[in-house]
Parts: sequence; C-alpha cells; structure tokens
Amino acid sequence: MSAKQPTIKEIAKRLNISISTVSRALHDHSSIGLRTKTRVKELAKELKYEPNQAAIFFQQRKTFTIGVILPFLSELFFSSAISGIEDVAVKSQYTVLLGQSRDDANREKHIIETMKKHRVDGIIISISKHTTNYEHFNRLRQSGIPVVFFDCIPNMTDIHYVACNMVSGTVQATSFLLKNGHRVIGLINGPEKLYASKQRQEGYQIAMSKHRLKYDPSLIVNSDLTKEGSRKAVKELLEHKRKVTAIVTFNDYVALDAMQYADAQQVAINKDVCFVSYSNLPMVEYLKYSPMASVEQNPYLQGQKATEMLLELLQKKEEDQTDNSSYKIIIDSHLVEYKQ
Amino acid sequence: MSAKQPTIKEIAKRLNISISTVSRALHDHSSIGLRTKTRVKELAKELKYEPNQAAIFFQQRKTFTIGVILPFLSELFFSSAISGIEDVAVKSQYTVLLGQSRDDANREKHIIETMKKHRVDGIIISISKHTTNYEHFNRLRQSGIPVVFFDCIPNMTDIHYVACNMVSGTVQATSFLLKNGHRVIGLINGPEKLYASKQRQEGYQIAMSKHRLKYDPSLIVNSDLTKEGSRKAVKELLEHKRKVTAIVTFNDYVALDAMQYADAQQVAINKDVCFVSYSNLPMVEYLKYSPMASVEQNPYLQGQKATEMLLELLQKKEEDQTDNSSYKIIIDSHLVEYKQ
DNA sequence: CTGTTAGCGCCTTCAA
DNA sequence: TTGAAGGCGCTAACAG
Repeated sequence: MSAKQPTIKEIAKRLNISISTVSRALHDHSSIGLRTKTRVKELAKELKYEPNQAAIFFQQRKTFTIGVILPFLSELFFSSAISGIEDVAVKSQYTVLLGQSRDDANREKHIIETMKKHRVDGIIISISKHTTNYEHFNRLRQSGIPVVFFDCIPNMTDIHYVACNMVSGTVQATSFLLKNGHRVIGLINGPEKLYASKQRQEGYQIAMSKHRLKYDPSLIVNSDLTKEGSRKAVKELLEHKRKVTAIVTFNDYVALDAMQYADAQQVAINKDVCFVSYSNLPMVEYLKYSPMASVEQNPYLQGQKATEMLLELLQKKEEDQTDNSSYKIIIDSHLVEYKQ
Repeated sequence: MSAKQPTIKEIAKRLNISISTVSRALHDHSSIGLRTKTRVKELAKELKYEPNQAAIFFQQRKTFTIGVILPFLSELFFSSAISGIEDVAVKSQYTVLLGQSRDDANREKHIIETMKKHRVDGIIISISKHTTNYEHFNRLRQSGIPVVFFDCIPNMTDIHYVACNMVSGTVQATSFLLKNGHRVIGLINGPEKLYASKQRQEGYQIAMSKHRLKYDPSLIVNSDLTKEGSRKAVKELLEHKRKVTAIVTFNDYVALDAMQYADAQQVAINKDVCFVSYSNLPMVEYLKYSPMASVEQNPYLQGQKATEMLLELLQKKEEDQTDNSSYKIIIDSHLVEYKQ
C-alpha cells in the first residue's frame, strides 16, 4: 500500500534534468525555462509529489511549529485562548504543538523538554499555578527559543508577555457594588502567591479608598480554587462579624460554588448577598444563579495577541535583530453586567 | 545571546575523535571504551548538548507527532477527549499537533494538508459535521498516514475508528422515560445526515418497539444544533397534536436551549415535559434546569482508546506487518440519572 | 537558463 | 574498539 513518497530526485531522474532545476521549477524561480517548468510541474502533480517538510525544516532550522502549554483545556478560558492562538498561527502557516500541564510543575517541565526536542520555533505558555522554579524558562532562553507568557506569568524580569489588567476590572467590579450601596464587600481571592490574586486585591483596595472606605483585610479570604476551598471561603464571609452584603469572587467557577453554598444556607443570591465575578462564562444564561456581573478577560484576544507577539519575535530573530527589549501587552479587563 | 546548539560534530572535534564514536558513546553502544564514553558524556553535559530531533526525525522518517483534528475545543466533549489523547500520547513520547476544524470542511482539509506536510506519524480526527467529500482521507491513506476516526465518523469502509454506541444509550434513555409512564416521547435529533442522528433514531425505535408502541415519525424533529434550530425543534414538539410529555435531545447543549424555550412558554420542566439528553456535562449541578438524565459518552476514554489504537497501528507499520484489517472499538454509552 | 557541489545533524553500514 | 563514508531530501552558493 503506502508507496513511498516521490522526491525531487525522482522527478529529476525521470526528466533527465538536475535536482536543483526541479527544485527551482517547483519554486517558480525566475530563471527557469517555461518548458522545463511545466514539464516538472506536470510530473510532480502526476506523481503527487509533496515536499518533505521534515527535510526542509531540518535544513532551514525552523519547524513552523509553536508550542502552546496550558494548565487545562477544559477551562473555557483556555480553550478560547487556544482558539485565538490557532487562528493567528494558521494564518501564518504555523502549527500548534499542544501540551497540558494540569497545573503540575513537573509535567510542565517535561512538556517544555519535549518541545525543545521537537525544536518548536517558539512557545506560548500560561504557567502552572504550582510552578515556583523558573529554571527551565531560563534554559529556554539560553537555547534561543522565544517565549511569550500569557495569563499566568512568572515573576521574572525581561520577559515577553500578554496579560490582562485585572486591577482595572476589579476596580470596576468593586465600584459597581459600591455604587449599588454596598459597604461591606468580601473578596474571595485565589491562592495568595498568584499574581492574579495580588492584582485583584490591589484593585479592591483602590476602589475602596476611592470611595473613602477603609480597607478591612479580614474581608479578603482565599480559596485554593477547589469546590471545598470556595465553600470554606464563602462560609467565612457569611459568618463574618460585619454583615457582608456583596462578594467579589476570583472567577466564575468559584462564584458557582460559593453561590451554591450560600443558597443552601438560605441566603438569597443577589438579594441578601450580591455576587460579582470574573471570566464571563457563556453558560451564564443557563445557570441557576449567576453573578450580577463578571469581568471579561478576553481570552481569545489574549491568545491572538500572544501569538502575534511571538511571530514578531520570530521575525526579529530571523532578521537577526538583536533586540533585548521585552515586549508587554496589557489588555484591559472590563466589567460586563448581566440583566437580572 | 542564543548561542547555537552544539552538535556531535562539535564534540568530536573537541575530543579529537570521530563523529560516529560520539554518536555511539551517547547511545551507550556496547563497543565503546569506557574511557571515551565518559569523556564524551561529560563534555556533552558541559556543552549542554541536546540531540537535534529535527535531524533525527528527518533521518528516521518519523516525527513522533500525532495530529489531532477536532471541531471545537470549546466543547467539553472535545477538550476531555484531547486530554485522553494527550495523556496516552505523552506516555509514549509522542506529541500532539492540534487543529480545530470549526466544523468547516475546507478548514479541515487545509489542516490535513498542513499536517501531512509536517509529516505527522498519524492522525486522530472527529470529522466536521459538514464534511461530505472524503477524498482527503483517501489521500491520507495513499500517503500511508494511519488515521483513527472517533466520535464523528465518515461513511467509509475499511477505516479504523473508536465510536460510542449511541444506540444502546438511546435505548436506555427512551426506556427510562417509558418506564416512567411516558408514552408520547419526542426526539430532537441532530442533522439527518449524521451517523450520530441515525443511531439515536435507531435506539429510539428499538425502545419503542420493545415496549410495543408504534413508532410515530412526526415525533422526531431535527435541529441544526444552533440555538435557533433547537428552539424551533422544541416548539414543533410542544405544539404537536399529540401531547408530548417527554423529549430526548441530541445533546446537553440542545437540551439547554430547548428547556429554556419551554420554560419561557410556561412549560414546567421535568414536570409537564421531561427531558433526557446526552453528554453528561459537568455543569449540570449549577444549571437552572437540567435534564433528568444524560447519556455519558466517555470522551476521555474514547480519546485514550483512539490514541492506543493509533499507536498500535504505528507499531504495526514499523514492523512492516501488512495488516489490512480495520480496527474498530465501540464504547458503550450509558445513562446517568440525576438526582432531582 | 541549468548543472554541480556542499552541507544541514545524525545514524549506520563497512573497513580497519 | 574506532574511523571513514554515505545518505536521508532539500536548498543555495558557485559555476558554467
């Protein structure tokens, strides 16, 4: 069955011309006689010739492949992001090599090794929540593989990244609640170490001080982002000595668990306690309870931007422009209010 | 910055030995002196030598890459499937090259071309709903690239595939409703051409005849799987001259839209009309309305099985076992009943 | 306009 | 135990 693929060598032999002539004819090189060109192209079609990219990649030291490493594909944020990545990549003839870290630092490291072996041209990554050692990223830099971080970004200097400014979104979210008369507002944040958590806290504090309210640290609790963690967190807020009337949650998934728990405690969702969240999940319209508003993080756009940035870096690299500046794109998050 | 990667040639030169000796030393070839071996290995480590897989791939005509083509990553079914695929692939040192067809036949074709160019070792694909021309699959076969279909499978002979037996699940789903006393049961099916639709219809008919009820074709309506299509479909059933008391929907997304429409028409969900569906979405617990039961299709398992099958085919191919049999795995679907 | 040659990095006979 | 040489498929100088 699988007859082995024809090569330009084969074509050359059959046509009694040299290999390079065939190569040039196939590439519409200017200095090739029309006659030979047509003959070559016809035979190529007849033989169903297809250039062996593996050989070309090898020869050109370029694979037209970009590695994409994400924690979980099952989260809509990431599947949207990868759509954006893929769209831009495909348009530029690149392909996407995929890896799921599952928020496991070792797995992440292993994936990076594999991608390095596969000689991907560049990498786009949202790092795992448990990655604390950044050595493998440094090694990537040493091997000259450009990396664009997005979403979850390591605390390193001189890196390229696309991020979403969660501060502005959080200010909007908190202000939204303040404008609606709430004064005691809880924040269910993610793990403390996360930059994303710090940003949310910062936004929260900014909004508070803008409204000349003093910041009460006990109103900020952390969830480990598991169902149980979120339930514990909301419990703490509901039992807070001050009467919490509104809660900002780290993301929609946390919000769902928190609201579910609150509901079970006979708390009237968005009446006794109002919820505002992040992610803007499309499932909202079908949900039993949805937050009153959610901060859109534009994952698709982030994916696009990250890819564009990476492609630009690759371009620069090819042109050998030693450019040591680090690229940053900050996308603004914004609040989306839902109709009740 | 990016100093170019060292090669075995480089190592050989520095050590004043031949390239092949280095190659053998690195591979722990039996006939290499311990001294040279250690020297080579040490220098390799020092230089941070890493074999250039692109070269090896080229040389071995194998990329350790499998192409995975799916309609939408954003559907949980597919993101689960790809998790299964990736898990198995990673364990066998393979990498996943990703492509989203977005249910667009042209895009699908284009992706396949790209993957062929990239010389993927094999392909796993759930074909787009709008793919009617199967020529590109035949061409894949001609180029000797093994393909394993899963989920959405083309109507071709002699293909390898992993599928979910939707007939059994549908029989269970319909029987579940019949046992609960329903007699006039509607089916919102997908596009007629789809094999998945045919299977559902078959299961529906089997269940009916098992219960000695006669089959009424007007109770089966089709949705194009858009929100509008599903709303139209459920409208037709709700206005049916016979009083429809239960509806089986093509999948959970269809169910959501159908239930939403029904609710707006003052129909009491799962009281006036009961819903049963497919997919078993994990979001169920947070939904306003959920079907009473859903047919689990085990996407993760399907992904695993498909990958195992593909790896086996690759193995066979390597060992040059000309085996023309076509592999099929049918996974049983089963009904999951939800607590109300 | 076309052919010749060298080489990308690695593995693998064949010789020594 | 080691070295030399060839070749995977293709591109790109360098010659004609």
